[in-house]
This record gives sequence, structure tokens and C-alpha cells, in this order.
Amino acid sequence: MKIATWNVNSLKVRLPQVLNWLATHQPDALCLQETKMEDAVFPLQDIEQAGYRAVFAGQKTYNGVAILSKLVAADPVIAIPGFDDPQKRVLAATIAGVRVVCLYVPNGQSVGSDKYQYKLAWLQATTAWLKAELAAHPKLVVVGDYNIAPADIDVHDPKTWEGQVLCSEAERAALQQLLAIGLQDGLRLVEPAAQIFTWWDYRMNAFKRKMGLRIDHILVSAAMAAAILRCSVDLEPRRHERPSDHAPVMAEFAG
DNA sequence: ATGGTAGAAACTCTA
Repeated sequence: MKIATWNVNSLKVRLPQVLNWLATHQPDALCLQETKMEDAVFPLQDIEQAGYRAVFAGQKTYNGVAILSKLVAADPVIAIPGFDDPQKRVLAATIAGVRVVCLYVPNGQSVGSDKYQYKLAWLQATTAWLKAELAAHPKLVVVGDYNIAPADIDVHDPKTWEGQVLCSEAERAALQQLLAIGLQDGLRLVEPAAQIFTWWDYRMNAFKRKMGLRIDHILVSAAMAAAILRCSVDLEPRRHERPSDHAPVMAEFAG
């Protein structure tokens, strides 16, 4: 089973690239973030023509998540229970017996800002929710744009980024709290020490200059960690014309 | 000393 995640930064702009990527890689599930569209205009027909189903929770202009899958996505959840949030950032569904959770963690803007406080509160609420999801579904995979680089190895220039948003201690601690419910970093299970990035700023030729961060992750429960075969970042779409600023990440599991 | 770029939408905000 192949499960992938990709922050597309507008599904309207990136739809041809997404359809292309589905055809090439044939994931069982592809989780999207920053679709930036209301449900009424979601391109369901194009996705169905490509052989996929979709569940989605979107809004105009900002945020928005979707899960594309070959098989039915059952028991969808489109909000963090008990956490009042107008922003569409979570989607969970069960696909072929695996609980797949798609997250678009708030960016946080800058350390100490209102958006940063929201990010930390959001992560706390998400951790509590996912603890319950894990108890109900031992086969759990939590993917998405976390907007957190877990460690300095995940940052092109740790000194410049030290203490900044995406790298601050409180954000990294919040990610560790989420891992502590019983999740592991899928990429690190497969690539313990390599420097691998998933996001590069559009500005200053950051991609060409390899000025990236690893902020998109595939977290897996113990049952899924035991089955993981591969996990990698696909740089090809980031080289494409009119790319998303994020690259897709994909994991493959036995069975 | 603050910009650079991209997207959506609308003359600004978010990332």
C-alpha cells in the first residue's frame, strides 16, 4: 500500500500536475493540503476519470484538505472534535483498513504572534484527537504539511533558522508530544541520517540553491512502522514549471 | 534593512 502527501498550494493551478503524479506513481491514497477551494468547485470529475475517489474539506482562498484514494474512504472526519476552528485543516478516513489522517498544520507566521499561539493550541488539540484515533485504529498513518522541521538536520541553514517559526523549540516539542502518543517519523525509519527537504521558498531561487526544510511528514503507528518498506520525497514536481513550493512525500507498506 | 515569489482575490493577506 502506497500513501502519499503533497501540499499543492492551489489545487486549481496544480490539478494537471496532480493527475500526472497519480498516473505515474499510482498511490493508494494521496493526501492534499492547501487546495484553496470550496467543496462546490472541487474537481471531482477529473479525479474520478483518473480512477480515484475523493473526500475533501475546503474553503475559499486559504487552507483546504483532500484525500484521493483508489478504494472507498470510509468514516470521514473533517474537523478536530471539540476544537472550534473555522479553518479547514484536517481530514481523516479509513482506506483498506488503514486510518489515514491528512493534516495542514498552521504556519504560525512568526514566533510569539497570534498565529503562532493558534498553531500550538491547534497541535495540542490535534494530539488529543489522534490519541483517540490511534486507540480506535492501530493501523494509523498521519501525513501532511506539519510546518515543523523536527531537527537541525532537516534545515539547510540551522543557524539562520534557529528559534524561528518552523524550527522553534515549542514547535519541535509539540511535534514530539504528537510522536509520543505512539507514532514514528516514517522517513527517518528508512533514512535515519540523510538531509532531505520537502519545501523550498519560492523566493531567492531557494530550490536551485538547495535552501530547503523538511516540514512535510508521514508519521506511522507501530503496526504501520512494522510494515514500512520505503519512504521518499519526489523532487521532480518541484522542478516542474509553475511548481508547488512543496514536494510530495510517499511511503510504501507491505500488505 | 527589508525584500525577494506565488496564489487568490481584489487594491492585501497568507505563506
